[in-house]
Amino acid sequence: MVSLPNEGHVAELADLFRLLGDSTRLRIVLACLDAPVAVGDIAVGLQLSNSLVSHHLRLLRAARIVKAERQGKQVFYAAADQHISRVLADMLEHIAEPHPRPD
Amino acid sequence: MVSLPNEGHVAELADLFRLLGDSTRLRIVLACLDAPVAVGDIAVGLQLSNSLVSHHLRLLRAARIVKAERQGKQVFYAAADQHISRVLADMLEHIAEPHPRPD
DNA sequence: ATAACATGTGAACACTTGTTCATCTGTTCA
DNA sequence: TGAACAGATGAACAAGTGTTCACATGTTAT
Repeated sequence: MVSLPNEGHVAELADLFRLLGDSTRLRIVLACLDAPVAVGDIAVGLQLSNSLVSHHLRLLRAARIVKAERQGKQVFYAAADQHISRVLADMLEHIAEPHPRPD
Repeated sequence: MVSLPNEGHVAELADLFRLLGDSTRLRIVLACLDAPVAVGDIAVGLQLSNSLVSHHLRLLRAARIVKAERQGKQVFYAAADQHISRVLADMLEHIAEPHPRPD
C-alpha cells in the first residue's frame, strides 16, 4: 500500500530509479552494497575506467544512494542505507516471479 | 541481503528501473497501482495524450510492470504484482530517510 | 455495411545521457 | 619541496529516448 506521493516526490522518485536504470551504474551500486569499496577497486572489479566510475559515483552520491568516506588517498563508497538493498531485492523478486500467460 | 545477480539479471534489473525512471511513466504506474484503470482515464487523470500513455504502457507491459485486460472497447491496466508496490514503497522510505550530515 | 469510439503504432524531432580523453585537485611519503 | 598515487571534473561526441503527429487497428453499435 503506497500513499500516493505528491508531484515533487514523483520527480525525486523517478530520479532515483533513473540512476539505477543504467547497467554500469547498477553494477557499481551492487559492487558496494555489502561493504565499502574504494573507487579504484570498483573500477578493477568491474573492468571500468576510474573516470567513468567516479562520474557515476558522483551522481549516486548526489542522490544519496551511496555514501563516501575518505581513508587516506582512497575514498570508500557504500550503499547509503538499507532501503536501497530492499529495493533491489524486491525488484529481483519481481524478475523471479513466474510470468504465466499474457499478454 | 541480496544474492548478487548475474550479468543477465543485472541488465534486466536495470531495464526495469530505467522504465520507472521517467516521471511521466512513473505517474502512469502510480495511477494504476491500486486498481485497474482504462488508458483514456489515465490520460485524462494525468493530462496526457492518449498516444503518449499508450506508448508508455506498451513499454511497461513488455517489462511486466503492468498487465492489461480488455473489457469491450477499453483496455484496463493494473500493476502486475505486489513487488512493484513494494519497490515503490521502499524507495519512498529512502526519500523519507533523514540525511544527517554529509555532503 | 458504416460510423463512432478506444487504443495501438511508426516516423521524426529535440533533448538527454553514458562514455572517453585530458586535465586538475587532493593526499601521502621521501 | 617534489614525485607518485587516488580520485574528481569539464568538454565533446555518439547513442539513446520522450514526445508529438498522423494514421492504423480493433470493438461496439446502428
